[in-house]
Amino acid sequence: MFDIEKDYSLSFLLETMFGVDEHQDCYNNDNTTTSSIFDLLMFPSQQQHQHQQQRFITCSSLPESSSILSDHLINNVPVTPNLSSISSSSTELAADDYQEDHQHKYKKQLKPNKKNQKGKKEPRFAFMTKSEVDHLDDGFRWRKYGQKAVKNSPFPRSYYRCTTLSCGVKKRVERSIQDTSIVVTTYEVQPVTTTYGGRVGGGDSGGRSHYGDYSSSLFSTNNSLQEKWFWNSSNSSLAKDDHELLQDMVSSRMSSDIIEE
DNA sequence: CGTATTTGACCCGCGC
DNA sequence: GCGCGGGTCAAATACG
Repeated sequence: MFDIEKDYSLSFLLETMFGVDEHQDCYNNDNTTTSSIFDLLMFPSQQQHQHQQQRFITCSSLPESSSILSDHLINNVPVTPNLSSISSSSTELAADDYQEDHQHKYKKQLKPNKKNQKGKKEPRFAFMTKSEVDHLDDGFRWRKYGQKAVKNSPFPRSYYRCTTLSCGVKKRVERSIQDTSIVVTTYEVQPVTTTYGGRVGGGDSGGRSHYGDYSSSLFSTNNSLQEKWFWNSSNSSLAKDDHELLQDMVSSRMSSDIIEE
């Protein structure tokens, strides 16, 4: 059986995100014979801890060769049938916020050498969390850098970038269409030689120039990680390990960056 | 006043 | 080639 707390913790996510063990499939690392990744999406419903955010599905690290599956999984977010609180009431919300006619016409010249965003598929991880707030506190600091309307969805998708120095992690946050009480958070990891690595420190950041200021505080504090993400967890050691692991990984990424340039 | 968010413009890949 | 959709940029704005 799945042990969601143990096997699909943030530490595991990050482990796979950062490529610690690339051969490990997330959904059978406990030697269960999982026939399909979609089995993941059928976690047994567990007792809800208060009415906290309930994370009930995690999705795995997928190698680049499997990114199509990842995309499929992300875009066709199934809902576990055991959830009693599923409501199909689709409220029509501010999709028309994006249809304002008054246009400020100011020209802006973008960098000609933008990185290709679709040519290269980074590992992605989708989390589904039952939550009323869109942007979940996962213990790290993120800067929102964009928001887009999602086709066939009344809910926008928000784009966040990790503000840690040399942390090449981005995430997208959107609300599930099937169940509007579920937030889908998709993490995306840049390679170590990330194109963002050099600029997070403030080089190419427009009017903002102090990204580096937050970098050190991110991992030093014990935050609400276990409360927010491990909804059924009552011990804190897991979250602590997660932080240590992440710290190691980020620092190893940083040192790699230094070595490479 | 410094920092975070908003939001329209822009870029790019892809399908037709 | 063109339009669409997704992702990103960055000036303007909000916020503490």
